[in-house]
Amino acid sequence: MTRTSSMTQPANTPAAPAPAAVSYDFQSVEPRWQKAWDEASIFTVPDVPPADRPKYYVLEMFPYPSGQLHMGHVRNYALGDVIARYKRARGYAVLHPMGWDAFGLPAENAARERGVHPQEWTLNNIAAMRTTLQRLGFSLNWDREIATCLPDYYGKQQKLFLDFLQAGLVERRESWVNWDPVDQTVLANEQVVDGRGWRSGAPIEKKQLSQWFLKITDFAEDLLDGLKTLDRWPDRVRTMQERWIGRSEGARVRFSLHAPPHGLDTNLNAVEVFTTRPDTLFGMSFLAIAPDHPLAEWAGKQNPEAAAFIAECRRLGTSVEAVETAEKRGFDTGLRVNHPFLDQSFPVWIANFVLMDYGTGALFGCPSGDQRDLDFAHKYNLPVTPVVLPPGKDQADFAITKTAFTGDGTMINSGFLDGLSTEEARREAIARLEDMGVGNGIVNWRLRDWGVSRQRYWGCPIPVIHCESCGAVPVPDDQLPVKLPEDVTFDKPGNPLDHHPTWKHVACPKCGKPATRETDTFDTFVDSSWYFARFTAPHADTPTVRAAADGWLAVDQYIGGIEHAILHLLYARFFTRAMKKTGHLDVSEPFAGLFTQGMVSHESYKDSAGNWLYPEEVERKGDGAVKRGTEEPVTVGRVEKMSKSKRNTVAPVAIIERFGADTARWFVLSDSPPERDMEWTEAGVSGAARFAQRLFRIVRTVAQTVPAQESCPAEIAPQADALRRANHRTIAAVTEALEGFTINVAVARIHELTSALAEAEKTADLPGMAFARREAARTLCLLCAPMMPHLAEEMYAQLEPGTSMVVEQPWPEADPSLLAATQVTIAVQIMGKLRGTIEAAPDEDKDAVVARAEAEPNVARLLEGKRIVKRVHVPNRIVNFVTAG
RNA sequence: GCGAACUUGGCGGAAUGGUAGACGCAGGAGACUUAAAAUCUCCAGCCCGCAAGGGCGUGCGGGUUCGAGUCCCGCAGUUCGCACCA
Repeated sequence: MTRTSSMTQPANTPAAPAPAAVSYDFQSVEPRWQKAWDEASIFTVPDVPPADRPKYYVLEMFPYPSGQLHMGHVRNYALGDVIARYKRARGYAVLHPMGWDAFGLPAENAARERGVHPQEWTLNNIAAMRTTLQRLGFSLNWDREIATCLPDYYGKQQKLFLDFLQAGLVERRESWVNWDPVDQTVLANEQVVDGRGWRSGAPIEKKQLSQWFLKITDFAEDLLDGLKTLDRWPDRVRTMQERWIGRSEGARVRFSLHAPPHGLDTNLNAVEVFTTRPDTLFGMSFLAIAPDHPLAEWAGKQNPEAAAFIAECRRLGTSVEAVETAEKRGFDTGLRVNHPFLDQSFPVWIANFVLMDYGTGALFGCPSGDQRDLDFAHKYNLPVTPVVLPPGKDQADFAITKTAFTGDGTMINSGFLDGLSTEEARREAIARLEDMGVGNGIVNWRLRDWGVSRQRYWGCPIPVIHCESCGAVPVPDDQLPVKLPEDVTFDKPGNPLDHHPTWKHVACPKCGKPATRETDTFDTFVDSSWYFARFTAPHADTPTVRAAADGWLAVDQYIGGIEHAILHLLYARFFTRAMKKTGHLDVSEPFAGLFTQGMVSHESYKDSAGNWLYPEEVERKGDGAVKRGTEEPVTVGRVEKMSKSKRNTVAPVAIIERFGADTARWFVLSDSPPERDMEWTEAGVSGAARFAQRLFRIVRTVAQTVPAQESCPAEIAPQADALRRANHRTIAAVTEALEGFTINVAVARIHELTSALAEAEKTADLPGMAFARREAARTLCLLCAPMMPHLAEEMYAQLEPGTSMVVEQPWPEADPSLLAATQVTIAVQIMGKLRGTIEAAPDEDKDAVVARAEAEPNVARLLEGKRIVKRVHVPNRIVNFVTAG
């Protein structure tokens, strides 16, 4: 109770100063303008973009309806809204839709923990979050709202899947899942904690299931090449995707088993290895295979110790991270393989760091040329043969001890490769392998096909029927959508679709015999891989309408968290290609521009018992903090990403009620550059609230006391001229800042013009001042509108009564004649150190400027007795004297 | 472990290779007020100095340049991702 009292009484707060008549009353103003925009259908656009204006599609990543909007959302959508409103003012037809990524695990968790049906839980959450978004006054086209958990959406997704299936982009194959043997259920990687199920605590196992895969690897090359065209994406995201796709050139090498044991399947008589370093084959000291490799499985059947080792590896689960972070370990199978070039055999080890999903699930170990192999060799006393001599080293005293040499050099100890460069050796080794018929040069991709099957209820049903005679049969179009049954229970572990008494039992569409529905549902990443396209015609009977999709796409500006840099963005890029191939749209890339915003963080607090406290339970006292009410001391922890578990969250609803939507928006946009993390602070919000009030007062003073002017008088005072110049410089600076996404700089420039306008109140009677002040006040209304739209409308209505709304005004244009500086300050340096400044006319002649710089008293004093060897002059900026001695 | 990025006053940050610290927050001094809040004015990187001025300074160590927060190399710390969280 202590924590809500201060949050819900605006009268107690600095944001609501006593005399209501003189302050900006956001409580009544904000809903009023929201209604006005809504009634005028300002943010509505047609499915096919209008021909009279250029189109602009702004999209923020749609939220998961967790229940409450959080500050991260506010920041994300405020950022998008700035762009949407700015582009609208620049004359674009702006598509700015909103929807819900509504399938997913949390709804099922809520069902199991609290007995709420996932649908009820989700729809309630959506309703609550929608209300909050609407109170924030975002310029969203709500007619286009979609929720992925409604059949209207996921039914179209089923159609897409069937089209992909028809086009050969879908495959069914075996793959591994995390299996909780106690709960008898499949676990997500995040539900596996230290190798144990999060609920049962039982050690998990890997289990193989037959699953659906989308063949994203068919587009590996195109997805890689396409990155080059994405010049409005952050470089780091492109780099990350490039690495993720992971094109590498190397060789496939067949190692035949030395003395294959009796009874071994002939398929297993040789092990295929992928390597990017065929040049180092002579440095081989072992062959390592993945624990899931067929030969390892065979070894497990022969030898209980091998089986035990494999079982242990499987307890690491399916996450690559867990596998790679685990201590590197191996098991010698006793099998040996022949070296292709040497008359020698090498041991075959099962190693826990070899991934079945990459390459061929086997590698040859060259300890001298790979650090991981070297560590492994040291651990198991395997030989280390140096094969690459680093440039400038002498073979006689070169040895590999603790560090492998991974660079290029000259080949040694390598038979026919000796003396060649690394690059030559690579080519020669491949040529020799090809001649011998035991290998060949290939391009390998790190990217794997996308497994989309999930053994869960709250997702889009996969529209396939399994028939004993006909196999996997697609659900016919006229039976779509395959709807989720609502009458399910969560009292048993596992997938409720599987337990449902009737749902899965259907007749085979082909032969009519009894068959069963696929009970797996899609990965929720599928839902979010095409929603941007659905937004262009959200109510259509087909997944897309070509004129709408082709007209609006690509998304001109996509905005969301950096955490989606790889998976979501790559899947959406893949879907775009697959949808193009199946005729659903005709663009190559979904997102022409991408911006990744940072997180919202906050101090964290703990009481003396070590319990986390919410910010509103804590009161700052000097350097420390105490618990509100009890005065009990509180430990102030580090600033961290807002999270429920640390309780360092601030609820947007509480902030809107206390300070208003504009203040919340202004604050999340003010200080930090949008791509970086920002810290939410009490002081910061109240500062933003103070600014909103101040701006309102200053503009209202102009509206009430300065008579409207037709045009600028011919003769104006220097102060008025200065204000006009500040005004136009601000227009130019804010425009540039918004174009470049440096919204915090735009905010700073608006602060400056506000101060300049306030300052001008003192010289109100000077000639031209009335015009200049009205001009600046109007500019401020227009420039702050993308960030604080309600305040902007309210100020504008006072300043220009009877005219249309700010939201209908064009963006202001800076007058170039008022942008040029009348005088410049030039820094004067000696040997790069600042020693004074001089004033100069813009573009003043070099000789005159340098002469005056040299004569500047402090500069002259320091130059005395020194010989000037060079005079550097950068026009309008700097003079630098380089002295000798 | 692998991949990617980030690091500037007390704090958030600004800065086409050209006067580091714009703008804001917190702080100090003052004005207004019976008082407080609100508002307004001024100060403010650190060190030395009455001042003029000087020294140091953009995570750490090197390099390129007349000149480096900015470019290059190495290191440290922090953050994000790692394919079934969204």
